[in-house]
Amino acid sequence: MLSIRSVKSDSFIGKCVELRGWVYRKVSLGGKIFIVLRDSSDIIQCVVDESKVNSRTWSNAEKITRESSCIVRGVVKSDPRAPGGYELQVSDLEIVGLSEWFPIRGNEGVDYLLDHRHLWIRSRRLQAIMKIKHTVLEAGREYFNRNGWWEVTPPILTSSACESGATQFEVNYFGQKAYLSQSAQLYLEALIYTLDKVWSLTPSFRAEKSRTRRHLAEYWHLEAEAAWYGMEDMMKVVEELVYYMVERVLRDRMDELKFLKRDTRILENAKPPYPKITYDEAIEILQSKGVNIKWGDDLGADEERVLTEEFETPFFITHFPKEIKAFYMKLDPKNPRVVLGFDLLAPEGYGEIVGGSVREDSYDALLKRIIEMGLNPEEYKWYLDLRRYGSVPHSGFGLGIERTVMWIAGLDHIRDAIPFPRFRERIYP
RNA sequence: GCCGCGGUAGCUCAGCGGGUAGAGCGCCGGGCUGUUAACCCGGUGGUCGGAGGUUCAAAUCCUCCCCGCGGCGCCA
Repeated sequence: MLSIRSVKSDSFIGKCVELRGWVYRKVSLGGKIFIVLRDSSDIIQCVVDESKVNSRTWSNAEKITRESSCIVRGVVKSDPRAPGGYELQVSDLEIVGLSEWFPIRGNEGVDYLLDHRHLWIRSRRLQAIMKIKHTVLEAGREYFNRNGWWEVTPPILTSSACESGATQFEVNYFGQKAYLSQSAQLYLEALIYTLDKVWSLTPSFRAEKSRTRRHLAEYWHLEAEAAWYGMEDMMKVVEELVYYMVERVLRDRMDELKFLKRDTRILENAKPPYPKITYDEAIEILQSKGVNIKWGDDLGADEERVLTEEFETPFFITHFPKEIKAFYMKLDPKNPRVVLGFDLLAPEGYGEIVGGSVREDSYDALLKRIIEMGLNPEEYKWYLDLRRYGSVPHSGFGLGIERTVMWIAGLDHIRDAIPFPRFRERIYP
């Protein structure tokens, strides 16, 4: 079976081909009907001329509606009047699935489109974004697999609150309370004791009714954890991984980036090494810009935006005050007020796409931190065990796939980085 | 959870100093041999988010509720 993209080439001019797809647009005028056919690869205009086809094909062309599926045969022609320069002179048109009136015509609002998401994903825009996401995922897998990391499959159903703060979705697990995972990290930490360097790609869930354009209740989380890795080692992995994704999208998805009108120069310039600033330096920059912030405050969305204006590539912020970060992050031996943690922020106001840290590997220090943060040590028994049986220095990070896609594709809302977004109360379709 | 904005035809919206509901697109019928969001003629279209209240009279004013959008917080 030929794809539309493959026949839009000079080598196909004059050849008779069969194409299968869906009606993207239809215009009829007198003795000619123009049908723009769509498949996963591209679109092509098909011209049905009443004087050149049999009556069955003509009546099918009259009858066919937008989004109907069909099989069309004809000769490929080059014609400057056709969008894209090529068109199909139809000799035969067969309707496979006649579409009812398609509810999306082109000027609908956000809410309506989200209610019709199962149909809206056919749009060329979402198609292009999904292809970019495919390439981001492919690049992520390839990066790890080529560099000696093992892919593992941590559980999604978990028994306890793993991280402090964020809310979890509760599920009924055979009468026991269970939760949907919001991070595979703790399980990945267990797995490094057998596989050294591990990574996983899983859905993560956050039961927060976030009202922002960069939060989802269900998102894809690319996480990695490695024994013996310190802060610098892991930051190097992060910047290599992110650039590997960017590079691969630039190589394989240029058409889609252009369709989305993405400024690709920003991506081309996003080469590592990425700048690193400490939290202290971030505070100084913000204060010099007149932002009202003091040491110890968390960096909010507004602060992140100001900082991202300072950089043209992704950049790291490191060494945050321990009070604003998770209990498992290792305190900096040189300054125990801060943790050996890092965030990677995308430029152009996109903000955090990666969060990572060196993990606390001392049993006593970890227990102390758990108690300090007001958590129940009972719930972290197995996690603490990891520090009792051959503890090892180690680090890890988590990358938000949709946030990364959002930045690479230049989207203004994270909901378009996932085909069926789950955010706020939306669960349909 | 907090702040702001919105909900009127299938869709996008106007109407909101109260007086029997409007446009464009769509849809239906007709026309057109090169359309690119086609165009031209005719037709079709409503529980004005819900409940209560004020009034002779409410889409319009008041109260409560529901839903959505944007921003903050939470974070990937």
